[in-house]
Amino acid sequence: MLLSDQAGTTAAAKIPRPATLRESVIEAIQELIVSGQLKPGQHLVESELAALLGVSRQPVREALQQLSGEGWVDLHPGQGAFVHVPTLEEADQLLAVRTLLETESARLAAQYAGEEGVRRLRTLCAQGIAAVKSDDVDGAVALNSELHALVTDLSGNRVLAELAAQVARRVRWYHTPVARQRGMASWDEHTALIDAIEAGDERRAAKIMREHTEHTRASYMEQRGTEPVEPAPKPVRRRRPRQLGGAG
Amino acid sequence: MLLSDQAGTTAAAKIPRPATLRESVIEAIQELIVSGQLKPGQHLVESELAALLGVSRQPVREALQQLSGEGWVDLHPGQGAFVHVPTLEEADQLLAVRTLLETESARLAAQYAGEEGVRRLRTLCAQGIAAVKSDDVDGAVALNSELHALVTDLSGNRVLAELAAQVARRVRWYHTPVARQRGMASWDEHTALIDAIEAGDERRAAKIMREHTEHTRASYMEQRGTEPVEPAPKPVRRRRPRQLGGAG
DNA sequence: AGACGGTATGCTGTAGGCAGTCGACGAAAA
DNA sequence: TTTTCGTCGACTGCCTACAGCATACCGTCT
Repeated sequence: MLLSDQAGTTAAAKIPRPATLRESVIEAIQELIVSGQLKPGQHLVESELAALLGVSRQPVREALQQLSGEGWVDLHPGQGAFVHVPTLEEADQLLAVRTLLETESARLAAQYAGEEGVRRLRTLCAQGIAAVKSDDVDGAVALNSELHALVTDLSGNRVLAELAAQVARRVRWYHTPVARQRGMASWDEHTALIDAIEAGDERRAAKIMREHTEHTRASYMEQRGTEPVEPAPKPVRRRRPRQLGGAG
Repeated sequence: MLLSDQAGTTAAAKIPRPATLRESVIEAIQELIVSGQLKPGQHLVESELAALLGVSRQPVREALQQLSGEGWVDLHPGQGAFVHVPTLEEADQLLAVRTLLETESARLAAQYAGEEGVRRLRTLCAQGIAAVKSDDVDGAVALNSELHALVTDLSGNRVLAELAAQVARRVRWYHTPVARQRGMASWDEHTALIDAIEAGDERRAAKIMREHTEHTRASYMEQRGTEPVEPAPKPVRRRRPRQLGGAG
């Protein structure tokens, strides 16, 4: 299938130009990947993406390289860019790293988060619970990410927060398609976490966060473990041999 | 049997590299930064770098963006690239993150490193000690990085290893100019670390690694703390009506 | 003399184009 | 029929060129 054909099915939203084109293209491609319009292993042809987004190849190239640095796509020299294929093993390792980073963040947040920080945490948590109660899955997932991001921010360590954010984005991509459950239990744990942070109990905060992320990890592995193993997604370049005309 | 099958069974060591120009430029600029030829806060003009390296602006642009993603340079939209200015606070946070990542790596390495891994660790350690004894500071620093990288590799968690490597590169940049001391003590700790890994004692390995990286951190903070604070290096674009390069 | 606006400069961001390279397909030979 | 070589096509990587813009300099006004 051609990218332009995919564009026909969905909204071929041209990118607005608030900032540099590169930034916009990065977000657009991330969105295409997360939403599943670009499937793992798929060959990303620069010219097609450029045409799809209504820009030239250069911003697309630069975006792909930045995305490569963050693990979204794999760049094979001379061959091009391919959407990264999340292995089960890699997902497990990534979730382990997330556990590590966020546990430390929680510990630091318990030390350094002030009243204002706790207040913001409570607000997000309340919104998340409301989202779950109204079956707003996407909203709950987004709020979950926001809350975790806020915890890392409150750690006071910006390097740590940045790294955790980077990892969290990938986690979210891997996790979203299988995160359709584990609704309220997760937010109970969030509440307990905030209590610990408010109390300044770093050990408890770290413990709760560790168990919380491990629950997520277990949930993920359980769900993914039952899936059939994908066939070898060997990256091949030429996705479009002939057939310029018909889609079908 | 196909060659590709053979390649699959053995180590799939690709040919060194098709050596894209971008990769070369990245390494060249990193080297220029580490060596101090490009100073923190300096405005990196694409065309000048291109001329200096004998390439066009495009590979330079792409290199700068990748370097931006790794924290080497800051990219101000519409203004250009500036060599990142390492703050004391940021260095501290970065070293804290390194402690976190490498401690976990050591713990995992104690679990999963086999005899072969321990042997390679011992080899590196011996070389490092030899380098220190012969006052080969650069060699010792390089071997130190290699040893830490090997520990993260032996953790078995590639995501963790990759992240740690990324952090370690920046640490090395920050740390190199002030790492002219702390020679043999560091390698004694390395030896103890390897002993713990060989014994499979994850708690001890983690403890040693934590203390080891904290020693490094303390050493760094002590040395940097005495330095005068640099004046505000406000990024300005047009720094140079003439030529790049200062070696004149 | 100091402040403000106009102009000039050079840099960035983007587009378009060309050569090199890799993979695939087809033909020829065993 | 299977294997191997030659050719073709497409895509990537790189270079060059142009437009937009932010900054710096300078003249003028207050």
